[in-house]
Order: sequence, then structure tokens, then C-alpha cells
Amino acid sequence: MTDKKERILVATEKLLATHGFHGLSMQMVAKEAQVATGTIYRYFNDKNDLLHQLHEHILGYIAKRISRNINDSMSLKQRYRTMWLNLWHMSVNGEAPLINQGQFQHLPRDNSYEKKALKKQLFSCVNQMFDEGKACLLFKPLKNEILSTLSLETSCYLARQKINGGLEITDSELNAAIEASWDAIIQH
Amino acid sequence: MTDKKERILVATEKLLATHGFHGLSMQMVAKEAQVATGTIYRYFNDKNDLLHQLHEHILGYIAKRISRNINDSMSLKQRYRTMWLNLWHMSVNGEAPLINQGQFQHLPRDNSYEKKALKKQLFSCVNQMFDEGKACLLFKPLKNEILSTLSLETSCYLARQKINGGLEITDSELNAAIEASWDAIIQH
Amino acid sequence: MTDKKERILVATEKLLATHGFHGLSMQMVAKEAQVATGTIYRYFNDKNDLLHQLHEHILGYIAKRISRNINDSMSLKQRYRTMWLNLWHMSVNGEAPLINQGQFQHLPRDNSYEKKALKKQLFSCVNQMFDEGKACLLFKPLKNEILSTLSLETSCYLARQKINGGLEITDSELNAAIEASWDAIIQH
Amino acid sequence: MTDKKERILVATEKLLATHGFHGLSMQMVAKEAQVATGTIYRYFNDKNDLLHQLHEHILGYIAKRISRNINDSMSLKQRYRTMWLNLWHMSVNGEAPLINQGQFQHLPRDNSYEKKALKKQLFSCVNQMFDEGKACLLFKPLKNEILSTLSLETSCYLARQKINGGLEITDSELNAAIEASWDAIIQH
DNA sequence: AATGAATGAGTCTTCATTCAT
DNA sequence: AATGAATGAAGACTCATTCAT
Repeated sequence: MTDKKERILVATEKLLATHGFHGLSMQMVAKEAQVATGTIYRYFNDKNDLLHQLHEHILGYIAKRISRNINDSMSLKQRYRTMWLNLWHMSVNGEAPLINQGQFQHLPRDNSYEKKALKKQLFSCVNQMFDEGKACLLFKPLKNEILSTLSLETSCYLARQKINGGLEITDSELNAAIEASWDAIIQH
Repeated sequence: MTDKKERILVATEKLLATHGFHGLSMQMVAKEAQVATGTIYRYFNDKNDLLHQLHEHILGYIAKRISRNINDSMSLKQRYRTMWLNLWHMSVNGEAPLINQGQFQHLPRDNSYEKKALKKQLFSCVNQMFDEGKACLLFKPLKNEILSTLSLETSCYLARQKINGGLEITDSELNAAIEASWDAIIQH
Repeated sequence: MTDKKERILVATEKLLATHGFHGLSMQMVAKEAQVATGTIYRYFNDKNDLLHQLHEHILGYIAKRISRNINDSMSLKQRYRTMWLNLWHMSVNGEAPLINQGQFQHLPRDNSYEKKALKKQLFSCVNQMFDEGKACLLFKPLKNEILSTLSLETSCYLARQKINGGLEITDSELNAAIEASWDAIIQH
Repeated sequence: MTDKKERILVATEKLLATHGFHGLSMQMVAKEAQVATGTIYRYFNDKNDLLHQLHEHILGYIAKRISRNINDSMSLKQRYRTMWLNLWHMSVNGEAPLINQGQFQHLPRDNSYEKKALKKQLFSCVNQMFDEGKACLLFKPLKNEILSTLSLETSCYLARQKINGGLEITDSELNAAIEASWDAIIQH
């Protein structure tokens, strides 16, 4: 990817996190990325396109990040803990500030076929874990989306509260939260 | 509350859900509420204030709605199910379209003291349930915020996926999801 | 018509004549009309609409102006001379600077039904003259549009050359031109 | 003339006819001419210069085209008819789409000395015809510009109406129009 | 209390022009 | 000679806010 395009995307992500969707102007992006306003339009059709491409850019990043330090020889529980903490750290460290923030909800043309395909790819290692867990009767027989929401994604929701200043959480509480979310999906 | 003020708030909520935060103009609100533009400024200092008051308005609504059909004679499990389903129906029916959508995240002056107090009030019945559950050793000894995120709030997250078109869910799956989220917080 | 709308139209006509279609900015119009930029958009949908409405405004003016001092008791020749000179003076004095300048050619939505109807009205006295002339066999049996182009409209074309600085013309030459254009349409 | 310069001029003429003066960008011209944007500036100082040179280019074309099939052995009437029809066909066929359209009216630096000289050259055969006609007392003793406007140029004006869709004209009507315009300039 | 016309700063986007390659 | 990425001023249009009525 061109140097400038990359810089524009990075600048947009940063500003989107700070200012939100409204209050994000192309001039601001240009200034932050240290390019001329017009330059943005060489790489993106318009503001919408910029946000869409950013979305895909971020999804790609999350895809890589969520499966860090995961390999098939690990036990299900180990994989679960690792992914949960990957999400947690990514969220808390602001590596993907837009995750779970609904910032992309009002883009027209969203939920397109390509987006869904991308999400498939994103969660491939997640889906594999859930499939295996259900196959050996360790997990409850529910759709992967439901299992994920009940367990893995709680990581992001807790992180959001921490970031917003509404929640402090110790290491042992974090550990207990992981175990509790694990309880939600295993058979008892 | 004045008739006009009420109408303005209702119009704002509707438009906010449809158009998102950006693309919401005072003129649009005035038209939707059948009120002159200037009238809005009788009841609200500025656009920010309108959104803030709307936020509180909505929180108040949710407060009432979440505890519908709840009374102290019900068992903990019954209360949990009822509140979970109250949240679910409210979310799915679009009664509080802004719940969990992050639409209010970028308001300046947010997370103020009054907001937190309001949230306390909002979750008073929720907190009572968690406190009782922990007292009788049925629930895990975790902060109420964590318990809530792991269990009750999954209702909203699932509802959001349903609304976005990314998830279909049957009645039996819904029931299983409630049970699973219950498993997350009880001791095993 | 509102005072401001009138002022905007007048300003636009003036600037259009001076700067042409390109190089006419809404800011210029606003400044010339002594209104705020946004005010223009209370009365006109967009730039196109402004130009369209100006066009009709001008056609209306020409309609009144071309038939000044005309009445049915005058002979055909007298009426012809009067209309020819009305057009001439209007053109030369810059009363309708856009006449015959093709400034409206690139408006989309032009040549609409309403425009044609307006032109009918505009040329009603002209058409009546040509019809009478053909009825008494004084004029050649041609369509009114053709007769008009060959005779009356030469007034504008000559005026345009005078304005552009390409032609000087004396009173007697003017008179001769009227007679010559009369020769074009009468039977010999 | 260089191949590229020619291509740029041709592209500009085409786009000018379609899009009008406004809505013509150098990028569009470059794309249409299959040339890099910067290349245009090898051959033309700026956009104004491009339009000026295009104007001269077109005048040169018209000069050649108007005198096609004309030679001195033809009678005045024959020459008149031929030139009238040359103009007519050129206009109607869109060979010089900018003729009579006022597209060049607002160029600064226009009506320069060179432009006038060019026009002399352009109308040399026309002027010769009018001079001969006046010398033998066939034509009225008026300036050539006036004679031209009253007779020859009606060709363009009628053509414009036909193109705009405001006028349909049969062959016999066309013929009658030529005769009528001839009547305007001859002595009776 | 209510209106809605008016404002003008600010938004997204285009485009004539330059310049390193 | 030719390219086309980059620039940033300027354009059309919007909208939060005010104020005379």
C-alpha cells in the first residue's frame, strides 16, 4: 500500500476514535496525515469510501491480531484464554479503537457480501475452536455466533467499560471473568 | 413535560436511530416534531444539550422498562429471565433504538456525576438481584458490573446482531442463550 | 416577489452578463445582492434552479418589453418597426443582457414544456403579426419561427455585434437594416 | 502541428460542445485526448490559452469549410446559395459545434487585433461576394457586416433552432428561407 | 411562547497548475 | 518530451444558532 494511503488510514482511525464519526472532517484527516486535502481523493472516492476502506483495514488487523500465539496443538481452553486475552489487550491498548463502538453502523452499503466474507475469514480460528468444542460435546450445541457473543466478545464489552472509566478491574477479576465466560458455553 | 419538548425528544430519537449522529440537523428535528426551529432553543441550550437530555430521557425509559413485571416475591432465576427478556424485547422492538449503539459516546461532558447516579437508579433492581445472589452464594463473587456484562447485557448484544441482519435466532435458541448466560454467573 | 429574491435575481443577471456562466459563484451573487450565501438557498434549490428561474424571469421581462407601444390599430409595418426597435433598444441598452447569448444552453432540464409555453406567450403579439401578414398575402407563406429568425431577430444579432465592439451603426443604417429585414419576409 | 497538440484541441472541442464551458476540466481533456495532464501545459500556457487557440483553430476550420465548392466563375446567387448551405450543413452536422454558441464570449483578451484579422481572412470570400454585389448595384449599399447578418448568418440561427429541437424544417422550407434571406439584401 | 427568515462559518469535493521523475 | 501524483485555493451547499416579529 502506498505510503500516503497508509498514512491517511492511520490518521482517520486515530481521529475517528477521538472525535467520533461526526466531527471528523476531511481537512482534519489531511492535516493529521500531513497530506493535502485533495490527495485523499486520489486514494478514496469520497468520505464514505474512506470509512469503508478503513473498516476493512481494521478488520484485517483484528483478524491477524486475534489469532496471535494460537496453534492447533493447544488445548481448547488454552486457545480460548489466548484469544480472549488477545481481544482484551487489543481493546484496552487502543490498537483497534473502533472495535465494538458502532462507529461503522451508519455507513450505507454496509453489511455487504464482501464484509460478511471478510468476517468469516476474521473468525476462522474462532469458528474452528467452537466447532471442535461442539464435536467433542464440551460446548453447548449452539450457533457459533451465539457462543461467541456469550463468551469471547464479553472481552470487548468489559474492555469498553474499563476504557470509558466506568470500571476498574484487577488481574484476578480478569481471570475470574474469563473463567465465568467459559462457564457460559461449556456443558455442565 | 411540555407537549412540545416531548415531541422534540421523540423526533430526535427517531431521527438519531435512522440517520445516525451525523446527518441529524436541527431543521430535520424541527420538521419531524412539527415545531419551528427556534422553538427547540426554548427547551434546549444547544444541540449538545438536546442529545444529553435525550440520553437521560432514554435511560429513564430503560429504567422503567427493564423492571417491568418484576417483584420481590419472584425467585432470582425468574427475575433474571424476566429482565433478560425485557431487555431483549426492548432492543428487538426498537423501543430504545440507541441502546448499545455508542451513539452517545462522543458527547462532551458525558460520564458526568449525574449520569452515573442515573445509571445507579437504572440498575437498582439489577443490583439488588446480583447482591442477593452473591449473598446466598448462588452467584460468583464478582463486581456487579462484571456479572452484568457477562450475563444480562448479552441480551442486547445478541439483539443487536439480530437487528443488523447478521443472526437469526429461534425461540429455543433464545431460551438456551438465557440459560447459558445464567451459567456464566452461577457457581458450579 | 420577496425583496431578497428579487435582489438575488437582479444580481445574478448582472453578474451573468459580466462574468459569463462560468466564473459565476454563489458567493459573488450573495455579495452583489447583499445577502448571506445561505439565503440564496431559501429561494432557490441550487445553482441550476437559480439560473432556470432567472431565465423565466428574463423571458417574462422580454415578453412585456417587446410589445411596448403596440396596439392592434397600427399597420403591420408600423407594428413590425416598433417591435424591431423595441428588441434593438432592449438589447443595446443591456436591459436583457442574456438575450441571444446562449448563456442558458447548458442548463439541464431546459427546453421543457413550460419553457415552450412561456415562449408562446412571449411571442403572442409577434405571432399575431405574422399570421395577419400571411393571411393578407403580404408575407411569404412560411412558419412563424422562420419568418421571425429572418426578420425580427436580426435586430438582436446586429445589437450583439454592436455591443461586442465589432460594428458601428448609424441611424440611417439602422433604418436601412429594418427595411432590408422587412424585404426578407414580404412577397415581391 | 504535433500529433498530441491536435488531439488535445480535438478533445477540447468535443468536450466543450458536450459539457459547456463550465464543467470542462483539464483532467477531462487529458483523459479524452489520451495524454497526461501535464502534457497539455507543454503546448498551452493555461486553460485560457487552450480555449483561445481552440477558437482560432475552429475559425480556421470554418474559413476552409465555408468556401468549399466556391469558385469565381460562379454567379453571385450561386455563390450565395453554396455558402449559405455550407454554413447550414456545417452547423447542422455538428462539424463546428461552437459556432454561434457564445462559448467564447467571456474569454479575457478576446476581440484582440489578431482575432479580427483572422475573421477578415475567414470572410474573405464572403466579403468579395458582397463587394461585387454592391458594385453591380444588385445588393443594397450597406456595410458587409450588416449584409452578412441579414442574410448569410440566418443560416446559423435557423440551424441552431433545429438542433435545439425547437424547429423542424423541410427541404422546400430550407430553399424558401435561402430565397427570403436573399431578398433581404438585394435591391427591389 | 413561538416563529422561521437570515446568517456565515464550515463541510465535502473539484480542479488548474506544478514538479520530481 | 512526457508523465501523473500532489497541491491547496475555491466552489457549491449545509446547518447550528440568532432575532425581529
